[in-house]
Amino acid sequence: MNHTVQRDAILKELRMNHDHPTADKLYENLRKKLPQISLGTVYRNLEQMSKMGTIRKLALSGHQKRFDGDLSHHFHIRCPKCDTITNIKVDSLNNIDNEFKTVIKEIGCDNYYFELTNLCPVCKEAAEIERRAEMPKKREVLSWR
Amino acid sequence: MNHTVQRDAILKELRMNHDHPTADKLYENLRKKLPQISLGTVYRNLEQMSKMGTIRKLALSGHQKRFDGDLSHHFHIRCPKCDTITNIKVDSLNNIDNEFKTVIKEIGCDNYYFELTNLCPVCKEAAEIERRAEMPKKREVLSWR
DNA sequence: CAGAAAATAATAATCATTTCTGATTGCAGA
DNA sequence: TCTGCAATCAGAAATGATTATTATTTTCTG
Repeated sequence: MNHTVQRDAILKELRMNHDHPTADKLYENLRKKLPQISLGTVYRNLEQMSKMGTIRKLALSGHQKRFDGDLSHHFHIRCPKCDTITNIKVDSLNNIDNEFKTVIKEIGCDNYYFELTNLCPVCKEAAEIERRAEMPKKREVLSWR
Repeated sequence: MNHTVQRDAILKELRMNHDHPTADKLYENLRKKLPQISLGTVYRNLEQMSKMGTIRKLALSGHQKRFDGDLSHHFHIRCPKCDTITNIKVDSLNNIDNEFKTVIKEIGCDNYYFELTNLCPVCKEAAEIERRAEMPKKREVLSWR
């Protein structure tokens, strides 16, 4: 695996902030520094690095793959609406994680994977606003009757 | 939600066997009975029914979505190579499942999902054959020296 | 049975990702 | 430092899954 400017930039960008970007979000950001970088290069290197274990590929449910430069032990929570992924560290999840390790050893299974989902604050707020916006119609009908 | 021939057929097909088909696999099978059914109809109805809770949608990013007509309590094991999904019933997974329920209540989180992954017999066999096919080359070099 | 609403088939469009191609770059050895 | 070749690149095209559009047909309700 040769050393390249592009790969360095991708890894650096990924490690900079812990927002689990998609390939094209990463591409968008990288173009500010390397305007000629191509999306294919971003995809190829992300794939390569996750195969090497340099980064993590998160194949969570949702439409786009996401990548994580943080290899430390932590868990993820995903917003089912906008697919934003945030880190969480909860002790009880560690317990569950360990139980999974025991179970897969018991039943002779390669691996396991789990995810938590929860509306993120932004989507929760948006849902609330939409809910309120629907109220007047109903009131109108009621008062007219 | 009106009653239609197509939706009935999709649901029936989905409940017939527990192989968690993709939309296009389902489409392929359905065309034997309803040759004029369209793929869009299959997708639309699967989406609709999973929204209603009539069926379950199993989604991981980067893969094809899969659908499950069996709403009974069971867990899934996925082949990381071909994405085949099989049901499993293991007691220790029930424990883990219950712990998840406790945790999400504790941290005020909507939902969770987990699955195990393991090479299916077909892919395991294929990997074994490939491994063997690579052997002769090495042997040749060794015997020539 | 009529008229409105919902659903359909067929097709086009979109979105994420992969593949292809010819040019460029990184690196091991002279 | 130069040379050659494999690795990598940019840019574009291709692919595969899914969603949107549209004109037509079906289902439901009264």
